[in-house]
Amino acid sequence: MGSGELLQQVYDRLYAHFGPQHWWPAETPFEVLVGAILTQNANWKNVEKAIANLRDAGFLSLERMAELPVDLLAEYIRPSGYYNIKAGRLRNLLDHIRTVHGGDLDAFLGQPPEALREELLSIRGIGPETADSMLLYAAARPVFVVDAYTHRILSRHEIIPEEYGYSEIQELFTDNLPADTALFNEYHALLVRTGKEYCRKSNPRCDLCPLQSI
DNA sequence: CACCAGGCAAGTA
DNA sequence: TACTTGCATGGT
Repeated sequence: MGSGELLQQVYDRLYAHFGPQHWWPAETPFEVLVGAILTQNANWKNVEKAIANLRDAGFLSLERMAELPVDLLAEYIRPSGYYNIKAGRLRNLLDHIRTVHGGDLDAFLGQPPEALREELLSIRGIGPETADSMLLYAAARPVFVVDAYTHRILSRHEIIPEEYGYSEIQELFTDNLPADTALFNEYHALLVRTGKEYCRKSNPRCDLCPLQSI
């Protein structure tokens, strides 16, 4: 069987098992950008608390957050962990949008995806996964997001070698699936759901996994 | 108590 | 280039 059919079969099983995931869990593109940084190596429930703090204080917008001192920003996002690092990273993103695009979020996100990805990766604190999450879920570009769950699920099921890195995994998807934003959106969300419920690092539930014997 | 969670950058050899 | 370490909260 070719990789294309295999990846399509994985998707079909996950979708049949879980149904649509309605990602990204955010109300605005700006909230997606913030969440993408806050969720770096963090539990999403903790990120939700951090975002709620920002929303309740009225700082969940580019204009308001830009006027917030970095040490105060850090206090609001404390529950997401690494709060000093992440406050600096949010500030780096805000500074970039303001200095390079005059604070115009739509102009920033509306660029061609190749240019936007390059800009994102040039910002201190935004790596491949964070950049691709922003491209897919904030800019609605057909970019596949690879994360720790993607690597773990595919390697445990022996679909990829354990030593595969980010770009190798990403190419597997982009070379074997149609470049469809809605498909990539749902696929990544389903992999995260699968990782949380069945393919956990400790106490996995492989006996109940919808991908068993694929 | 130990371990984990939707990474990334900086330091070391 | 290829490891290793720091960053930190809240849940299991």
